[in-house]
Amino acid sequence: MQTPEELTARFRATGRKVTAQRQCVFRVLQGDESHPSAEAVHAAARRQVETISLKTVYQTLHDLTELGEIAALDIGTGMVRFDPNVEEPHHHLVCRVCGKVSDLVVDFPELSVPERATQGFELGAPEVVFRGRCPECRSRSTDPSVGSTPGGSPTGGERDAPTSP
Amino acid sequence: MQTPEELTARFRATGRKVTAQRQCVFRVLQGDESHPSAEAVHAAARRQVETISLKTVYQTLHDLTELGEIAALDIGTGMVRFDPNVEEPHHHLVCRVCGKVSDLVVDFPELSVPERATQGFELGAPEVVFRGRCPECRSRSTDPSVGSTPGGSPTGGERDAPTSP
DNA sequence: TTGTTACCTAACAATCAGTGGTAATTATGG
DNA sequence: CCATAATTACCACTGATTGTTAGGTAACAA
Repeated sequence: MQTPEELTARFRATGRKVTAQRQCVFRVLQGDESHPSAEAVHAAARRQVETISLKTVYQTLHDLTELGEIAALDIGTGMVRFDPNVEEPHHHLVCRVCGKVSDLVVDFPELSVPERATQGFELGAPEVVFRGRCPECRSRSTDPSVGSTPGGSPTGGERDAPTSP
Repeated sequence: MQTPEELTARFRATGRKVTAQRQCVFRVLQGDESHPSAEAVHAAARRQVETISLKTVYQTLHDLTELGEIAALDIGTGMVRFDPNVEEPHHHLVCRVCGKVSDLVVDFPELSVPERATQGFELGAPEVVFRGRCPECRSRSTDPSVGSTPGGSPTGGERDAPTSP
């Protein structure tokens, strides 16, 4: 997405009013690589504008998505995640344990579908998701002080994964 | 997944009882390539066993997923879709308009992440999703002014929930 | 500066997919 | 046979997201 200043201009240019709350959301998203959910954006925004409502955050995220300034990702973490990086084509790594999403900036040029395999679909760009375990969750489950059950279940005990509820 | 008969044996072997309702779900899923939601499975099952409850369908789908006989897909259509095809590795085409999911049996052998790009993630198999418009929705939208704008503006605006009624 | 109008907040209801509980009944399989 | 799992109807609940209302504020064009 563009800078808060550019977004301000773009909002005005598209007939939207620019408010302190919206600019606050702009700033929260700027450079955020955590792929925050709406709730997470709300929490961060509240640190700047304490009274901003969840509704306004949803509204602004919706506007930004409509303008193509951010992308709304629905990749099985149970809620929509927002990605301010729409300039650079990329894919995603998703942690099965904690739901963390990381950008994967590798390009896969070989990802094209032979015409006869498309089944008549009109196709957009491919979205590649690698699911796995992030470094934090890897070390957490390998931590000897955590494994209280010797030879415990291979599922790593209680896996209350943030998969679709 | 295996045949209803094999699933019957497998359920017994794993301490599960085999009921008419469960076998009904087995039959519904057998050869189903529509990636049905739980509700859709329920609707189809009802045609065979009118009193089968949604709860039982969820329970059976959960069991089958646990056994690895079917796969639970969460690919942004608003609900979990179930895929009985777990034998053949494949990817998916998703219609942005109606939510239809089709198997894409193309293999992408070169789809691996360079070690330095994994960011410490422990990665599983890649999941590739191509979003677009299925043949039905392409012909249905008889918008004459729809000029092809390939690679055009990234106004990813069509981010509407394809949720059924 | 002023007036129109979009925007914001609070509070609450609703939706939708899915889970959980209960109690009563059914039926599987050792 | 019979213990026990499974099923059913019913209803409440979560969690993400949207909608509604009403009153107040603030943006921005004239």
